[in-house]
Amino acid sequence: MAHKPRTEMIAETRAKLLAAGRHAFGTVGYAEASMDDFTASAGLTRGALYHHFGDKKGLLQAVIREIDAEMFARLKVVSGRAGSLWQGFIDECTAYIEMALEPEIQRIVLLDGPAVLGDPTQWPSQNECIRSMTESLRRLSDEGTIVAADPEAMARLISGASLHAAQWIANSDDPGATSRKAVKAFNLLLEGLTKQARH
Amino acid sequence: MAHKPRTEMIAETRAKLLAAGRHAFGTVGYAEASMDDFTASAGLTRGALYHHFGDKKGLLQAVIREIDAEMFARLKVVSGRAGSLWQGFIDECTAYIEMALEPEIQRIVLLDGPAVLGDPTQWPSQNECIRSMTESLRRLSDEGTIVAADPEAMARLISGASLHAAQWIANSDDPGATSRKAVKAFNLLLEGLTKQARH
DNA sequence: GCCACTTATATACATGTCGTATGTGAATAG
DNA sequence: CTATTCACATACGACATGTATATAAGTGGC
Repeated sequence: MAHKPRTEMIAETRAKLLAAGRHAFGTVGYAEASMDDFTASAGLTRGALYHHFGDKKGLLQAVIREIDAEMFARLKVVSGRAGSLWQGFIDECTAYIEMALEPEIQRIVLLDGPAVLGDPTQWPSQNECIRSMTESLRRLSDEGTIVAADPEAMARLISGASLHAAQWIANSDDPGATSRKAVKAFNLLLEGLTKQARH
Repeated sequence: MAHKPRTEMIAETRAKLLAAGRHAFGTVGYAEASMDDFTASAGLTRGALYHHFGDKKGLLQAVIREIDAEMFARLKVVSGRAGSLWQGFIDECTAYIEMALEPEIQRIVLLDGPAVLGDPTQWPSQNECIRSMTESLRRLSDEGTIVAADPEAMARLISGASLHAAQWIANSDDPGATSRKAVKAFNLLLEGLTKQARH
């Protein structure tokens, strides 16, 4: 039996397109990525792409969904292995910054995604990450560790700060030093939310 | 003398192109804005555009510079008329959020700008706003109102939080309610930085 | 006041991209 | 075994960008 089952071949094609698109988007950016070029690099043509994803935006959407799922999984691992809720939250935020430093994530999810697909706060996937953060904040507030506030609002502010910090770090001349400064300031900002630090 | 001086005509052409580009970018977005279309709407052709701005990116850059200058001026007005440094800072942050709610600013400066021109923290103009915020924070730290931290780092975190909040508000179902929640959480976050709130 | 020269703007063209409409061959169902 | 579906490729049209070239008007020197 030389041939794999049909469905498997199809899934493979889809995966190859996804991978090729992801690579192209991540390196040259969405606008500069030629569909002819990167489908060819996967041994296919645009025909397959249009069949599976509808159009270029559709592929971007699928790529982002994939990356986002990975990010979410990584965040869950990080927050899950911490001793306390608070520590888990801090770790999660730090992990968030670190991920935003990765060029592929930065280019696809943080730069091109919003420009092509619109406001990320509306993406179902991005909302996974936010929801995870929101949940953490809600529990921290419940257990009395931090001051009470709308957890979702606070989660969005914090994630915004993280993302911005990451971009700043990634593009600075001395990422190491910048990273230390950013993390320190970030901790100070979060500390301000703990009841322990407040009178 | 039916003809204005030459330099004036040229400046007028430049201004017309800038305005046409700004309008097109602000409404349909950078990628969808056809140079043929919006130069024609200004009674010109792409020839003039290429002469004055080099290419499409060049025009975007010029448009952003213009908008950024306006934003900076508005921020200075706001922070200048406040009673205290701290109040001025709060007002400035609020104004920042409000500006980020404007569709033109959001589309051009927050979405397309970063995607086309790269990380905004590297733009000379954007750095104007950040520098203004940094300066405020440094003085607040000096006068003992807030805890000591690297002012630039803190400014970037806060501006990141503001921008994110603005996007969240602008795209929410009920901007009014969302705005209230966001501002409340934002104030709480900033309050955490004051020495007064801390023990 | 004329002439050479610069320059602001328009036009023409070459290249490349996207999306669609259509073709084709293989797998599957009946 | 045949007919149909479906995954994918090919062909084509519309359009966008950038460049190379044309033109017309203004400017400065003599």
